[in-house]
Amino acid sequence: MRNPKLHCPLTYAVKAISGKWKLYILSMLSDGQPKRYGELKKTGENLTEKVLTSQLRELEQDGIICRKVYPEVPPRVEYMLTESGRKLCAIFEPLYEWGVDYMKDNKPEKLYLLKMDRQELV
Amino acid sequence: MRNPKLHCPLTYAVKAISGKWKLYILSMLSDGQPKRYGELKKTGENLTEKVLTSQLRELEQDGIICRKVYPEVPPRVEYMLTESGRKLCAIFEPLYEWGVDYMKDNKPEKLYLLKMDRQELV
DNA sequence: CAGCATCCCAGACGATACTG
DNA sequence: CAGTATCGTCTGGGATGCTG
Repeated sequence: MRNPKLHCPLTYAVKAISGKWKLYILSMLSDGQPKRYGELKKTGENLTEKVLTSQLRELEQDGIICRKVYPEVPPRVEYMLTESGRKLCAIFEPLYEWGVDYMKDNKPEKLYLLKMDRQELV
Repeated sequence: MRNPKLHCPLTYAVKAISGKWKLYILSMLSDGQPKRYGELKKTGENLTEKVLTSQLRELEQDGIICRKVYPEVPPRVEYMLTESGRKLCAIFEPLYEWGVDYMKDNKPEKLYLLKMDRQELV
């Protein structure tokens, strides 16, 4: 390894956000308002409960979001960004900008990726 | 979607660097010196030819690296970052910093991830 | 409402052998 | 040297149904 900047923490960071629905979840939570499980599920088209739960658990274990259970009936569970999660979301801006350029340069053949937009980030 | 910052280009960007050996390759190329196929293979422990080739092809199609073939015998092929690739690597710094904090907060149970370090980023 | 339990599959990744 | 070609494996994600 020549460039220490690219050492393990970067791999960790990328893995932490690499789940198929994680950016969707982070986008939902990025307004700072806690969201209920049902809300996340409702607006996530084609997102199944098993997958939503697994993505939430992973984000929680990675300290990016936190889960708050209200002892009520019917049950209520809310998810929100942690401090670490807020920092992470702030970092996304330059990466987003890079993505804009990246898409600009892409040929029409690659637009098959667009199906992901509808699915993940309506 | 509430936060447009998290729209599709970010998903694209994350997908572009999500291959298992892509950060390794980018780290190797980030010193600006072109690298030969054999060099990339040699220092990448457990990295097979098929996988190395596939990762290189994907990075190339995404405009992050470029491939230069020298018409010689024996054959010589060099890979180097494109302008877009250099921009991308520059963006990694804050993400790397976030990863450092992220690792600091992690409990020992999670150190199983360390096997990835040896494997990917020696 | 917020989930867990099962079963299943495509695609990423790896091992091995071969080649212009 | 810089790859292809095959085959096998493993797991992230999906479909469906059930529950405290």
